[in-house]
Amino acid sequence: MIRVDASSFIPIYEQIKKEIVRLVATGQLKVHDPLPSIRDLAAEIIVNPNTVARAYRELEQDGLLSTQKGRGSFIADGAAPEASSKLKAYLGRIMDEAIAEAKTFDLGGDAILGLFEDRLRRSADRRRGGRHE
Amino acid sequence: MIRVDASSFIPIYEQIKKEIVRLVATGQLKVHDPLPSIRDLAAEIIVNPNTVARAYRELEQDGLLSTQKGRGSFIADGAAPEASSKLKAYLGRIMDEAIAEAKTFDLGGDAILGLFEDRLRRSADRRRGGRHE
Amino acid sequence: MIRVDASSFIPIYEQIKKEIVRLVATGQLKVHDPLPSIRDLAAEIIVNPNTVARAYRELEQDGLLSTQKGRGSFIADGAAPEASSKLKAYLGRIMDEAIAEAKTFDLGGDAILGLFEDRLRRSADRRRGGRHE
Amino acid sequence: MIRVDASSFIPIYEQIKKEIVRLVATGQLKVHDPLPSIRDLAAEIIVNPNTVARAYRELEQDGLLSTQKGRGSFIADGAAPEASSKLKAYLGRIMDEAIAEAKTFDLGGDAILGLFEDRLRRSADRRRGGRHE
DNA sequence: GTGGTCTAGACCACC
DNA sequence: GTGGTCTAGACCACA
Repeated sequence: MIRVDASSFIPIYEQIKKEIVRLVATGQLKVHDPLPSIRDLAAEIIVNPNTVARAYRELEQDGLLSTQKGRGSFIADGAAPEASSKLKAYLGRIMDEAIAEAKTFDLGGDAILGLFEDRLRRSADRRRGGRHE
Repeated sequence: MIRVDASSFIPIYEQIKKEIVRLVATGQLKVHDPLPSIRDLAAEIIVNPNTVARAYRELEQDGLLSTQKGRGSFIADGAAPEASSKLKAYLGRIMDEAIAEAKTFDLGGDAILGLFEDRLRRSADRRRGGRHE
Repeated sequence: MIRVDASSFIPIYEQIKKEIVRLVATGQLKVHDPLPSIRDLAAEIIVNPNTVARAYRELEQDGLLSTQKGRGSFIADGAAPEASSKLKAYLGRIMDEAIAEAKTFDLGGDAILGLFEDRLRRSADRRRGGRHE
Repeated sequence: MIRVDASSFIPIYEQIKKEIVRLVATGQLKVHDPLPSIRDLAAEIIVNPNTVARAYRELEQDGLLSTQKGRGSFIADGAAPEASSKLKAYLGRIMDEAIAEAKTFDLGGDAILGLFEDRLRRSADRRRGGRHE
């Protein structure tokens, strides 16, 4: 459920944080649900436990999860709306980024929208097993 | 013309590279045009000359510019199509990212497109001095 | 195993690259073998770590080694044939240089070959503790 | 008559020096012959006059040429044997370099000689307009 | 401990 | 003035 891209410039602990926020926001993790243990998650995504630990620690500081010694980590009370707003903000931000980037191309609004529609259609095609570009 | 964000996770030298690719792709820099000297650009964007030098060096390895010792760096022959395709690939990538992110919300294609249109309109509004969100 | 000459016109990072290519081509470094850490090699050959880092980075761009943050650098898959051909090209180039130089003496092919054989014999003699020229 | 390789790591003024030594050693330039003026040579090999000036200056320090203000530079008395021995030493050095390089390949003497013969034959073929490898 | 980025500043070759 | 190399040393992400 959690995916991470080692070649990205974004630190892995940041990617892990975002993934967990996403799972909470989309209801795949609910309040009081246990998170995978640091060691398990580290093994699953082939990453050092320290890296997972840092992600968990920072999420706890954000109030999104609570860690109980010896028992593990759990989604905190009230995490869902918090995560939801975070994720929405994140989505808005990267859409704005795509838009800003497109504008530096000297593309007009229609052209940008057309390009986006095109990528959207392609991604739907890929899902249905359509050919890659 | 070249802007970098020191707080970004993306290394500054990568940002510089991308900016130059953008300027070439959009025709603001043409074949044989001189680039700002390493020292000048470094001073302008308040960055160490070595950082700019690294960006220039890697762009030269990519064949986008050619540098002559003691004279400066210049946009290489055939840089424009190369830059154009690089920038298109880059733009496609971040649009795909936005789309992938949007899909985690279980939104249909139309809803995603609507959201994007919304952001696009907002960004146009902001430009015209409309209210910030 | 890696030697560099600080007084040479060839940049140190290029010398390091060539040495590693040589070690791979001669089988002294095999696929997936770890390279010395940047700091260790820098200390060994008495050079700044940044200089070694540059050599490693460029070799990685050439696909000859792969580095994993926090773990170190390793000989990449398929590095051996690549290194071999690189080294052969390099050797051919310096032999051609020697030949071109010899030809400026208006020597015939046989004379040039004789001269080369002579130096070759001398170098073997030196190895066996023979007199220096 | 003088050729220079801008992409070489060897400084251009060193290459110019070597070329002149070669011309003297091979008798293409004789004692008291005038050298091309700094500006002419610079224009011919497309190089900055300062670079040529430095080569001439260092050759003068070596006693190979003498410069007379307003008249130009001339091959100095006794330059020929000096140049000859320099060039021979140089040839020996690069042959030794080729040999040393070949030995790091773990090649035996016969193999090295074979390789050299091969390159020699190729170079003769090229001269006669034979096909390139 | 590892590598990666960045800074500050030196010296050199070349224009 | 230009770019190129190298050093010294800082801070960060990651194992």
